[in-house]
This record gives sequence, structure tokens and C-alpha cells, in this order.
Amino acid sequence: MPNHTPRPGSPVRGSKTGKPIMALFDLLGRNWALGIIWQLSQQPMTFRHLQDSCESVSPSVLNRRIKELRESGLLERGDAGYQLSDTGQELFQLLAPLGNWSTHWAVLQVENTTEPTSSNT
Amino acid sequence: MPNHTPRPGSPVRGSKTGKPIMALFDLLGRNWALGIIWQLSQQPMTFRHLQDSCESVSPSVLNRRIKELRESGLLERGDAGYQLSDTGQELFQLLAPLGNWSTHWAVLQVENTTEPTSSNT
DNA sequence: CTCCGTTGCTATCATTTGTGTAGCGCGCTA
DNA sequence: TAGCGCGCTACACAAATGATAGCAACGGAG
Repeated sequence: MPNHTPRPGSPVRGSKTGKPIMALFDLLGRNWALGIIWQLSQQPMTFRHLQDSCESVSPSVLNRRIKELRESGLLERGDAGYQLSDTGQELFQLLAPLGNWSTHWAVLQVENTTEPTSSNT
Repeated sequence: MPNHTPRPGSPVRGSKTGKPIMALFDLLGRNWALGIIWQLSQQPMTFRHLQDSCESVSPSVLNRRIKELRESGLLERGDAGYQLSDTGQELFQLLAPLGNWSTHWAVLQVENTTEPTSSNT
């Protein structure tokens, strides 16, 4: 079982030091992890609803991410399904600005895409 | 070549809508992407130096991440090697708080690890 | 009770991604 | 010329992910 939830203090994928920030990056740097947190920040969701929100995430991966996020204390089960824990809410507060920034970034990307050569009329 | 740099506005891994936030999450949710940004935020680095900073990243992956981050406008080449672009700096400003929070999170994790049963004195 | 739909979740397997190692071509210095 | 470090590539193997099918449990309707 080479796949384990990254924990600060213990070696993680690519980091033997276990620096908290690296453990966090290992946890969040897995497919759909950030997306799941993002979706759950809006409202608690059932497993299947979460699956629908993340358009095409397979149940195997979703289940793995949920398990990891639960073990990391970011996510928990409630009456309405899965939801962010207090810790998860804290994290989301830090992540939230990425929403606006990403649209700003999108504009820059489109500019660079539509204007490969920029120094003319 | 199924591996392409996620761009806002075009379908990304797991998101056909191409919502900017999802494209960003797709980009950052790849192994070492966040770590590379984190390392480069401290100082520009050469390819090999970056490889050492990220303890065991293989050159193939590092090269891929660099290419993706460059195409995304977050990273560029300078005299001292690779460095964050202005856009990349912007992003890092938003990510920076994660550094402190991750240590806070680490404390919570350790508490839960050392006290598996919590409902006593 | 059976039937039906929904739930969370697992099993399986093909595809994609990452790892680890070796090494190339280049430019520089001596 | 030889030696060095540079960015980067090639290759084979391991790991993670994607996609699909399906199970057991629960609740409500009949």
C-alpha cells in the first residue's frame, strides 16, 4: 500500500523531511483534492452529489480523496453528507482568494493566446 | 500527447467547463507543481538546483512541470535560472499564508495522532 | 413481505502519470 | 584537449488515476 495520507512530520511523497507545507502540498496536489474542498465549501454534499459536482470523478478516486481528507481532519461526515470540518473551513478561507485570482489569470492567458505577437497595430 | 497544460476556458482534466478555478486546480494539483512554486518564491534557481531543493523529483517530471508552469505564465527564465513571473508572484502571495497554516495544521494532526481516544480527562 | 430507488463504497482493469537512472549535446575554463 | 556543470531527453518500471460494473444496506410504496 504505497498510497498513504500525507501527514506532517512523516515522510511524504517526495519529501523525506515531512515539512508541514510539503505534507500539505502532497495532500492537496492530488487529483481532485482541491476541487473537492472547493465544492464542499459551498454546501455539504452526499457522495453521489459530490461525484456529480466534480463532473467526472470516478468513485474510486473520490473515495480515496475523501478518506485522505478525513484522515487529515479537513473533512467530516454530517447529516447532509460530507462537509468541511472547522480545520477544513480554515483552509478554505486561505484558498478562497484563488477563485477571483483564477479569473484574473484566465484573462492573462487568453491575452497571450490570442496575441502571440503583441507589438503591432 | 494526452498531457497538456491546463488552460482556463478549455476543457481540463476532469472539467469540461474549463472554469478558471478548475484549470488552476488542475495545474496546481499535479505532483510537485506547488512545491516548485514554493521553492522558486524564495529565490531563482537553476534546473539542477531546483531538482535538489525538491528532494527527489525526477528530471522528466521537473521538466514537464516547468514547461506547464511556463506556458501558464507563472514561471520564466532569468539570468539566475528559473524564477516566478509577476503573475507567479501574485499567485504565491495568495499561497504564502499556507506556510504558517500548515504548521498550525501539523499541530492538530499530531494531537489527533497521539490522542486517538480523546473523551477522557 | 417484495419491489424499487438511492445511498456509500469496492473490484477490476486499461490508461495515464511519476520514478529512477543513464546519458546526450552544449558552453565554459583551464 | 580534458574536465566540469548545465538543461534536458530516453527508457523501463512502478504507482496513481479513469471508467465501468456491481454489491450491501437503507427507506418508502405497495
